[in-house]
Amino acid sequence: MSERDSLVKDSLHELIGFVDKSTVRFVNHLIDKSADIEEFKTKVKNALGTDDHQKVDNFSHELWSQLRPNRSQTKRRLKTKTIEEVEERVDLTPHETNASQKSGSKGTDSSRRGYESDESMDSSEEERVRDLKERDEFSERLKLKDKNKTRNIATNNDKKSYEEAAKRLKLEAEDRKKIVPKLRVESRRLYLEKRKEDKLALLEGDIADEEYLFNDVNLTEKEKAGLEYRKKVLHLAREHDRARDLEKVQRYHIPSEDKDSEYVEVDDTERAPNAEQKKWEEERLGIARLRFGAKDANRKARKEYELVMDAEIEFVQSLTIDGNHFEEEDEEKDEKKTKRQTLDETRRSLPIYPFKEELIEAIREHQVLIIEGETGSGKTTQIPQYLHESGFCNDNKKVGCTQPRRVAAMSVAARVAEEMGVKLGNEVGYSIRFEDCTSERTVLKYMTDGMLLREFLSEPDLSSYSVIIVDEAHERTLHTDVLFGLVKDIARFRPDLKLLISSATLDAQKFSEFFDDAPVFRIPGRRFPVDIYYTKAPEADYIEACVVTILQIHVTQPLGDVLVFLPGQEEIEQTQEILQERQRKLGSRIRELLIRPIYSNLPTDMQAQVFEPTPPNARKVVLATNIAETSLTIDNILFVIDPGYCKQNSFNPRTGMESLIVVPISKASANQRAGRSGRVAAGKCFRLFTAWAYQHELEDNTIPEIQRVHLGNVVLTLKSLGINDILHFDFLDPPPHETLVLALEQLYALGALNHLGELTRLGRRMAEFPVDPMMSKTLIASEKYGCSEEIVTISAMLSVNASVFYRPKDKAIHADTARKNFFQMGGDHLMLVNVYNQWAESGYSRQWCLENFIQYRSMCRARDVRDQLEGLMERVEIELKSCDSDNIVIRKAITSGYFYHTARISRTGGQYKTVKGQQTVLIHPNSSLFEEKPRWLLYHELVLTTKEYMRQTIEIESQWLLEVAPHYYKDRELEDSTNKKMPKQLGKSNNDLNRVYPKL
DNA sequence: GAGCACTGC
Repeated sequence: MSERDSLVKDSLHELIGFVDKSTVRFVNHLIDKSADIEEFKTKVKNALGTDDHQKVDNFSHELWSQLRPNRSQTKRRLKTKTIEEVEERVDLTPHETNASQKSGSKGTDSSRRGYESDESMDSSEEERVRDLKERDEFSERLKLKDKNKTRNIATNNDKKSYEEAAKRLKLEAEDRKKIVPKLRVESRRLYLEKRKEDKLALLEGDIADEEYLFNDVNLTEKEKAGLEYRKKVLHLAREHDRARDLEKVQRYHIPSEDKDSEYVEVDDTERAPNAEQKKWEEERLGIARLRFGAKDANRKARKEYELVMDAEIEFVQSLTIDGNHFEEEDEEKDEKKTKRQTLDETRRSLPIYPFKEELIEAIREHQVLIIEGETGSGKTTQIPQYLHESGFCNDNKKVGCTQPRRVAAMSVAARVAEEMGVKLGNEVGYSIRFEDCTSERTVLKYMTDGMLLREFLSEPDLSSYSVIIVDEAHERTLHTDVLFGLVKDIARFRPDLKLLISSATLDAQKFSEFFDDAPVFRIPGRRFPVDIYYTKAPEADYIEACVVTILQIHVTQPLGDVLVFLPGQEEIEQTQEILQERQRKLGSRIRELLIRPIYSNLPTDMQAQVFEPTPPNARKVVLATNIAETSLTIDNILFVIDPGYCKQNSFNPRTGMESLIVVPISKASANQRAGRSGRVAAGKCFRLFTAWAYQHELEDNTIPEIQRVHLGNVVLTLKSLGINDILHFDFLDPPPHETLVLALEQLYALGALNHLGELTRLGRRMAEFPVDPMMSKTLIASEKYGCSEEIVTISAMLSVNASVFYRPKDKAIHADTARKNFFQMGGDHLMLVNVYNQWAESGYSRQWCLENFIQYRSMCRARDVRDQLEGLMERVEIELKSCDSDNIVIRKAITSGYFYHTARISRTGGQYKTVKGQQTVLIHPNSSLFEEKPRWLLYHELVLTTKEYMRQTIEIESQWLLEVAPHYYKDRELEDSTNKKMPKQLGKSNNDLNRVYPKL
């Protein structure tokens, strides 16, 4: 309950002695609707029928004085803000209207013209003005709600969140208790290691000297024994280091005799802790020795395994090919160094520390600063702290720092809270979807980029922030790209706002140009070197090549885990099979090889296996998708195999079709992958393509997401931020014109924009939902059809994507049967409701999921999304109501959002044609309607895989389209020979005809 | 009768 509600409640209790939810709502309503206090008083008197005038007077005054001033303040503030915005954007205004008219008239649909001419100009104008007024009133109500809400984790307004916070903070405190001694131990350990390393180096020097000096001198037995002993000690110490580096929990073990010889060939110094700097310099000076060692090992192994290795790939090292040129050009590239991961060192030891003063000075001097720093420089954790120390958080202003991923936001915030010695959620907090861990005391706020984007909706000028840091900007997520344009815009009319854009190499110059030539501040990082090997000739079959390379590494290289990047689940399973087969054939001739797949759709417990430590004397091979590129880090990887492909989603605005296809990766991505091999020690990366291909065939950077996806939601968000001229919005890399126009057209057809391209009340409400515009329209339409409960479930289930059903290859038949058991009359959306409801009935049971081949994790996520959507439904003033599974109304509600996505069976049968666009499409074989082949279909999405498929379909009646989107469909379009001609009024007048389906 | 990379709100 909000603060406002409790105030009303208390006052009411005093006045009439009882209180309930609807009375509170009613009084709230009266306050909002009354023009002045007298009106309010009269209304209260009339409504409550109480005679005690004094009491009513007190009651009214108290509420009015407490609630209304706020409101008028909000209003005033809002107004000035709007004026400011208008002034700021005044130069844009002329083409705003032009642009939207242009985009409007660009659509050649005759239906659209029909829609406009349906109403006379006057009434449509009146309608528009009224709608805009309602829209603004709605926004205002939202603002008020937000203001009163201020659900704070550190206060006990909201009991539930308070308890949660208390629990979390307690855990946090316990963690710290645990961590401090751990830190002490760690620092002692580091010291000892350093000391040991020094001693070992001394010993090594001694031995070398001795051998050199007394080479041809006859030593006594004792002297010889002494030398041998020292050699042995050195060897064992090195051995121990290596064993520990490769395997965290592994204890020292005595290498067997035959393995001994193998180790001699490896450059042991590279394994020693704290030797990376030395190693780095060494490599710079000339790595011949190292390369020779590796080659030698190769040759030796070849001899030994001649019979078992039926194929072998020849690799060439990049440095041999590209020489100095390559090295110089890419001096600061990731592949050459890797970050030192342990931040357990004190803050002072971070590479950023020496730059502190300089950095603060630069920030004071310039409004926008690009920070180019490699991962491991400490920028994410340190810069906000420096800003805090330098007084950027005075006057209740915050420093905001965005991250592309939730985990990053959480863990970095926790880390910084610890460093500053405060409780997480107080001075340092984080804000991610489903979890707001901040309070009014929060000054350093870490959040996901999408979260800051949502914050723009309630605070368009970000007035509570003094600094915004956009971290990991080089990743170019959809949200960061949109943020760029927005923060650039507000920076113009808020000179006091500082902007820091932080990026890893390469892109810095581009960012600088975008932000009006903002200066670039460079911070060095620390990384281990990584050797890059390319194939001599292109590989035709990358899966086969992967398998061969894995085995080649396994038999020729020292112990150390291998990470293989594959495009998808299918390739991973295939590789795993082949590898297991080969392994069986080789039997005991090779060491143990543990194969561990990982991809996001893999159940959590199986994912966890990837992180289990490798047993001694074995090697772990991780077969991963792109998930291992940025999202998760696997320790102790020394070798990376990179076939150079990934699966990429791209959206074709002309066909409205998404495709997920295997494409070559970019150079940036290849370097990122290579960097994963050198996180704990110097690593090696084997690229299954040629150096020539790397130089000439790979793009420098991956195409940014914003140019590859459907932008419906982005455009709606921008519109509701008052940016009308979408087509000229300042994008760092503008998305294709067609994508924007398509998004605008769809929003217009959905009723989110009026014919002038202005946001309507409906559009404003739609923008509140973090879903596709078509889905948010469906959510709002569900009110009319009285099935909001079900639609919220459908929306949540669809948002977790296709990852609801788990289908392991070996139990495919069982999984399919389980899935078929959920089928529902009407189509896939109804099946999803069925799945969710059954799960809910099982008490959200994990066991139930296991039995039914459902992914527990996805269901939990759906539940989270569902809870959030429920909250938002209340926010946009829609009551939650169930239709008791009347599947007609559910499908009608979906149709009113997805009337764009319809298809009709074609004469040949089996195939479908989209109603608009006449594209040939097929029902996805996983759909419950695959065998049924109804005449009219609505699909959730169109995907191009091997064929053009409609995924998630429901059966609809063609006349529903006229009912829900009369402006979009003409009668004629909905008739054809397969569909017997219907009387025009049928859809509306004879609803009972639709009820031929049994209820669920 | 196919086969869904990865985030995020």
